[in-house]
Amino acid sequence: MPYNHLEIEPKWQARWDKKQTNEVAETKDQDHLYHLVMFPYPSGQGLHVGHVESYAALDILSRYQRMNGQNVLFPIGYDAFGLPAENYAIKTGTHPAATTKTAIENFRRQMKTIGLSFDWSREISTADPEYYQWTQWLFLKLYENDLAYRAKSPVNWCASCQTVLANEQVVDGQCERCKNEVVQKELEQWFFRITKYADQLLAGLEDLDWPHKIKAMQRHWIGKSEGVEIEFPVIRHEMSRQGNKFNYQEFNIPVFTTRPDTLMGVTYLVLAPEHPLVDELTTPEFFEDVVAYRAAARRKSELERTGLEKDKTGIFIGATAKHPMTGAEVPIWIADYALMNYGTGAVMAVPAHDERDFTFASKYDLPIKQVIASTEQAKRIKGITKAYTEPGFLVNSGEFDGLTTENAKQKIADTLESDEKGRRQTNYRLRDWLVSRQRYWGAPIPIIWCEQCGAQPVPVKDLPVVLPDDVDFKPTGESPLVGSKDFHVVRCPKCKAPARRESDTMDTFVDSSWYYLRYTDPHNHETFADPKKVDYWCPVDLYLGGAEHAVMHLLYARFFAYALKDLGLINFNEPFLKLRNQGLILGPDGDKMSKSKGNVVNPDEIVEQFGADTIRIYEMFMGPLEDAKPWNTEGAVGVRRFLDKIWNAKDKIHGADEAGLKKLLHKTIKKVTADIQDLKFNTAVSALMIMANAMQNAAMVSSGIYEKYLILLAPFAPHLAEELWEQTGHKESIFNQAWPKHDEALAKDDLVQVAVQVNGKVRGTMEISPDLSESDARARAEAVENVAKHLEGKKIVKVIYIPGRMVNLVVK
RNA sequence: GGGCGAGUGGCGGAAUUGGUAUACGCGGAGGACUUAAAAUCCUCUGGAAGAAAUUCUGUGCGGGUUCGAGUCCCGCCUCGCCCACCA
Repeated sequence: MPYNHLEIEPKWQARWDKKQTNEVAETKDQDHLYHLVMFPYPSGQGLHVGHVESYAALDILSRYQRMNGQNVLFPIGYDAFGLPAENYAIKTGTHPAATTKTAIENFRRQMKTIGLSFDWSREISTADPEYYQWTQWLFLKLYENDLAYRAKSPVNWCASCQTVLANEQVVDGQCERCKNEVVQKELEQWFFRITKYADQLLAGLEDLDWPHKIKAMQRHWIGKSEGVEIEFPVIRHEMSRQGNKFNYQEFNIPVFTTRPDTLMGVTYLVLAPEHPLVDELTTPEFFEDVVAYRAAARRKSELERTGLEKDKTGIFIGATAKHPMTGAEVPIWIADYALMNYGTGAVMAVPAHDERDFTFASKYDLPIKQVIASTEQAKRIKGITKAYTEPGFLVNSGEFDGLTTENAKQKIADTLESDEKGRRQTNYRLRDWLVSRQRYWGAPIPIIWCEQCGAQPVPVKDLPVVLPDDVDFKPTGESPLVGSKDFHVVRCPKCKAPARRESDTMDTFVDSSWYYLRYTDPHNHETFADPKKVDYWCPVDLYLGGAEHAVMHLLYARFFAYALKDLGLINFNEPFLKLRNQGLILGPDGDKMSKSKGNVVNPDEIVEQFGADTIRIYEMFMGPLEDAKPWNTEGAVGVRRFLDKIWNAKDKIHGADEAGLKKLLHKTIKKVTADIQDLKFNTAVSALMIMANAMQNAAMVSSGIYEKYLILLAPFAPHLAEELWEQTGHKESIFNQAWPKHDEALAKDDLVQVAVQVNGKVRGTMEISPDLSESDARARAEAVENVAKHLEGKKIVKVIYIPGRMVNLVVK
């Protein structure tokens, strides 16, 4: 008989809710753990089966740890600010606060039907003024300490939507909403000085128990490169843009290179089109062409600049620099393969040893000079057909000839430094974090603009700066907050003159950079979280979420922790000691689930049809937590059969102990315990199924064994376990039970089937004690009928015996 | 182009980290129960040969190390994800 999940699951959910079973406090004399799942964006689509996977996994671990006496903080909340709600408002006029509220209620309902043991008293929403008050407060802390600043920068601009876009809203060079091409625009924006921590963020990765892949991505994103900044003097410099005014003032163009060893191979320089020296350097005969080229570069879409077509274009600007060592004339070009926001915005081109320079030089017929050869003796290769970028030995480099690339890097850097023509320099790809958005549905940046005093922080007592309601969501190129009347009735905090509020809001990644801190003390009105509570729980012991946050959220949150530690607000640098990524759950067709493909599985339907315990266990049983796995509803049917077996086995409870079952129980305890700790939930479920099959096949099951089994099952199937626990006569929740310990002697088999091999090929098996001596094992092995056949006329020259596993007889 | 990861039955996957390959589940075949079906239960289920015992073969492909390789080493192929003009 199947059990009725529609009856028992709501029953237990209501009881857990009523008793607030999972609320935790900072108890002394108890070990504690902080388990964190990446909080969801409460979309109108509701909970995804992918959410269920990571929440169920950490729920199982949390329930297990509580049964082991741990005090476990396992909170949930909502990353509630963001674009989809705002876009929906633009389309329908429904206020984002309303859609978000509905979505959160739906998420909460869904998560409760899954039986997740979150501490619901700590639920937070980043869109709640109670929360974003402290986002704003933290912004001001960064601002006070020069970690938040305002500067002009090129940003993504969608002309159709009239707004800047975050990088993540630019998909294949197009605006994700209207599909118009995105262009670069120079705008003044707010930044966080994450680059200050580039080195520390890089070094800190070393000790983290994170997936290698994520660490590699962060290293690459930070992109540390050590090299030399070299000055190239400009020797031909004739007139300014204004026309006839001659100006012979000498100056240098600094370039950054990681390959100073190739310095003697420089045949031209490239400046980024936006480089400020271009105006000064361009000669009159090239002036018009340069203006045209720069305008074209500026108009270039993101797609053209970074797309797969890496066609290199550029133009000579009429000027020439002097090689810092040889004094040779080096023509100066502009080309948009040089990027203004990396290094100095200028490149020394060495076409013989850099692929980009080679492509460019080939196209524009610029000289290619080889200065690195693969061996010391190698002569100059005639007619180079591609750049040689491997290490080697220097040639055509005067006094540096014969040096290895490694030695030459040092030697040439030394020479440049002693001649004051250059200096060693470290550069990073990492840019400061642009945090301002001309958007409505985010935390307002707590700054007041005064004509006299400039940017003034909003006094702490005036926080939160609440989002106004009287706005028009239609994009105009400015934040919708600009249109609010109430919002701007404000005086300068310093001089009290009428002033204007900053109308930009913060990137939602700011909200999520510190939410784990708020969970430790979510209702605090005095500060973002009581330092004692933060100290008790933090850092997070295990963080589970999708790999798509590898370089955005996870890097930002680390930056926040480093910065807050420096400001004395917290006592640790690294927020997440151990990180794991759950794999994607694909549609039944093996493709990524999407509405347009129609392959989305709704957890509500599975819960309705098979029950919460089934969806929890099925998602764990599908495969390894970190792998991508296709959904198959038939598989959920199998899990439900397994649960029904356990339900039906309660009718077999009798006093007598069954020796075989007892042994299996201890094996199961051992296996399930080890697997939960390793997050190998798929094999833990498999072990539970094996035991369930054995109970089904047994004539009777003792209550002792059945009840121990229920305890093992409880983290996976909390509703069914509670129900059966109650039905077997218990008043207290099964979750008050201690996790069982296995008896090593009992978990071990008295007799095991071992393979007998002859020359490595299995020729038979035998049942022996795993403790049998080698000589006895050998004797038994030789006696196995089929083995004896293979030994006939042969001599045993060697015996390999792995107790409990196999015997291998090596014969000649 | 670069980085990371993965290739095991019809399918999802397991394999104590070098020791009986395919656990567990799905699907399939046959049987029991039933007037019948569903549900449930039992048996079988990598391929080839054989009545059977058994033998050969088999973890993407080709080599190697080893008594023994899905696992380690070398060389390929295919797929997936992420990043991508960073000097």
